[in-house]
Amino acid sequence: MRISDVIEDFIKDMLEDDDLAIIQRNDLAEHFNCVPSQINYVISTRFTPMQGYYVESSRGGGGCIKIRKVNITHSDYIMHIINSIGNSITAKDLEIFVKNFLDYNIINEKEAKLIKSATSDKVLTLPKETKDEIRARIFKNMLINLV
Amino acid sequence: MRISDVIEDFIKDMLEDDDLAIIQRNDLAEHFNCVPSQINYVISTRFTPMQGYYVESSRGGGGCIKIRKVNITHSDYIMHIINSIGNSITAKDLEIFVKNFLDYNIINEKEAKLIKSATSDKVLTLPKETKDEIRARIFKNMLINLV
DNA sequence: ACTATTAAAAGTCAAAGAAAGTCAAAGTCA
DNA sequence: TGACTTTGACTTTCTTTGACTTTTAATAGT
Repeated sequence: MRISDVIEDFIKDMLEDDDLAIIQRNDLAEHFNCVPSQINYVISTRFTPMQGYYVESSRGGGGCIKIRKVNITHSDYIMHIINSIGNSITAKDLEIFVKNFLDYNIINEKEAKLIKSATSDKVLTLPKETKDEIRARIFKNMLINLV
Repeated sequence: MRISDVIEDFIKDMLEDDDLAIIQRNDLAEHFNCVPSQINYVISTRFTPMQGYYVESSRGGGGCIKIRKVNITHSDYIMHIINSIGNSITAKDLEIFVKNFLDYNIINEKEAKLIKSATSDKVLTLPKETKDEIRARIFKNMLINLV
């Protein structure tokens, strides 16, 4: 398992108990035996606003990083995602969304599978740009029907 | 025996124990003394969705390939339908199929909705022919993954 | 109390590294 | 000879690492 995944899980575990996780970058890095900037990497790839997290930090002595899980209703979250998707999306980005929906229990495994099988790169045999556009259209339309 | 067959068996053995096999492409290739891309060949010829497998992968450090065996209760009926759909289908014909699936309780309302929203004319803004082809691909892939 | 200094954080960014993916040429076999 | 398999060079994606920067709390000196 990647160190980034371990750190991700660690933070998500913290957020199970309380929806505010406060960490100290250097301590956490030391704890996991990695460089401090790895923590930034984890945060910037796994705790983005699009993924439903809100992050604040302060530097200097006693500084720390605060990660919050934003609490909104399922339908608001879905609407938020629909609105934030432009007119084009890659398979990878879509997968991140689906993973989050699963984490948030907004959809179940079967629905996740249906979404992915309707939007996979394998299925949409079109030129790259058209593909990402059609994928966005399909995805949004499926989401609307989940609300 | 061909090396591809050996690798195929190896992976299928793994799937006997657990229905998720996680492999690392380079390790496996080394293990069987072949080039890494041979693994891709095996996967793309022997572990396709039509054959009841679901494959995911990630690149970069710690990357791997995950192969799942889908519980293939694929009702004969669904397989029959999949085979009978050519490489193109209109929205109207698709709806007839979906209605039948509903009548036979092969899918539920929500799944029907998802299928329709992924394949509607509104969403697939493509020239007529391409549209019907892509629709057929999406539809078949969704059906396969309905389990 | 009020600055100035120091040290303790976190942030940035690009290079290096570690996978997997692609595609076409070459080989094999029925 | 035509379909399937093997091979390998090249590409793309993602992660890890580390040197350097910026910010700010803590502290020392007046």
